[in-house]
Amino acid sequence: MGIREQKMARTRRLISEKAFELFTCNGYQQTTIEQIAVAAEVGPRTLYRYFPTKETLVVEFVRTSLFDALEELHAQPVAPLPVALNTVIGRVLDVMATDPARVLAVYDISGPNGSVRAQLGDVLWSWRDALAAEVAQRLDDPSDRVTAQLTAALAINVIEVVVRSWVNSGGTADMRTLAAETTALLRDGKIPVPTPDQA
Amino acid sequence: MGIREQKMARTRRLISEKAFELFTCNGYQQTTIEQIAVAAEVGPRTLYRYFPTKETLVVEFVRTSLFDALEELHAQPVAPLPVALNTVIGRVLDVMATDPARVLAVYDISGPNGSVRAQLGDVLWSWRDALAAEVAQRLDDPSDRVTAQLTAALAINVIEVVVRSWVNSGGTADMRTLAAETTALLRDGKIPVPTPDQA
DNA sequence: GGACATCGTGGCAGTTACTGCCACGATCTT
DNA sequence: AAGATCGTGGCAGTAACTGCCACGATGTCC
Repeated sequence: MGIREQKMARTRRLISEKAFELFTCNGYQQTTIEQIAVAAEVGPRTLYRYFPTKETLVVEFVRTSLFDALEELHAQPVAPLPVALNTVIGRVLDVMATDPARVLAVYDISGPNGSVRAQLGDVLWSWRDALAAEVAQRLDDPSDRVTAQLTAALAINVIEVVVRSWVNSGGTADMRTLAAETTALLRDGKIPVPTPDQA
Repeated sequence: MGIREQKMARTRRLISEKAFELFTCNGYQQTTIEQIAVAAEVGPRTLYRYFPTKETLVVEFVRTSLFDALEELHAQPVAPLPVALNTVIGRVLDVMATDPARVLAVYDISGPNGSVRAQLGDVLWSWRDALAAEVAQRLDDPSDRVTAQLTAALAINVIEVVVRSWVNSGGTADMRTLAAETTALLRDGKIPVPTPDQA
């Protein structure tokens, strides 16, 4: 990696950190792009090249966590689908557990703010699509998009519920344990499924 | 309903219709709030009182479809949970089938545009929370939030997959049939579930 | 039916996120 | 060492959104 890329990586991290500082300290709405630029000692124009929107500053950590874990699944040789799904979920949670404070911060910020919460949802949406594509390849019928979509959706539901429970616990619970409990519910058919009314 | 409320309802619908006309005709990004205001013969300031953000103009149809259907569930007397879920899903799809062109338009617009797609996701998110609250009341253990969340998530997944398939079919398929097929997959355990790797 | 209270309307000025354009200077290549 | 490449950032501009305020239409009370 050349000097150029190193500097850019450093600048990127610096911007991200300063942004989180200001967000958690003064609030998301109250913090302006220019303030972040000043704090990171770059021009606003430069900041926009690293993070195209203000929401990106908050959401990017989650995005990379998800897609990094997915890439590992892609590289991995063939494995039974249910096990592979369990592995991906574990990877995602592990990466997030790397920086628990940031996870909590993301939730604090995105909770009251509509556009950030929405962007967070969009990250999950696009990740679900990517996961569904990965799932389809390992299905008996790779053209069965409905099954692939539902499978991916299920996996992301588990992640969402686990992270949510974890956040509600204030970050004290163990994500792996929560995940195990949650998937067990699904496997044991403890979750009600829509059923037509026919006697 | 007084004259005032009637006028407001009319203005609201007029703004919404003109907005969709311009969006589908000239594109979302290319259409400005002021253009919509001129087309609807109101001041921009007034338009903002009806629709606080530009995205709202696109998303509001989906939001009302979802929450109207949920309200009916709330009013309904006790029914077996699986049947109730099936009913809600049917209601939502019925309401959407009321105006198929608009559903297709919403997808066309939100597809390429990040912020609109995100807002759409946020609507689903908030609806899932509301549905989860409704589900919890009908659970043996109303404090079991994990089960409630997963159940609601499952229902919304079905809706998403069905609408998506329907859109992909160009609006020719029958939503009810698609829904029946999808829920059948879930009931029959045809969807792979994350499973730990233990011999 | 008329006077007063209520409330939607919309114009104006201002903030802020974001973009295209362009010149400068630092890094990389040969 | 000289030239090509590329990140940086200033400047001007657009458009989404907001607070404030006055006007006029609707609702209410006598």
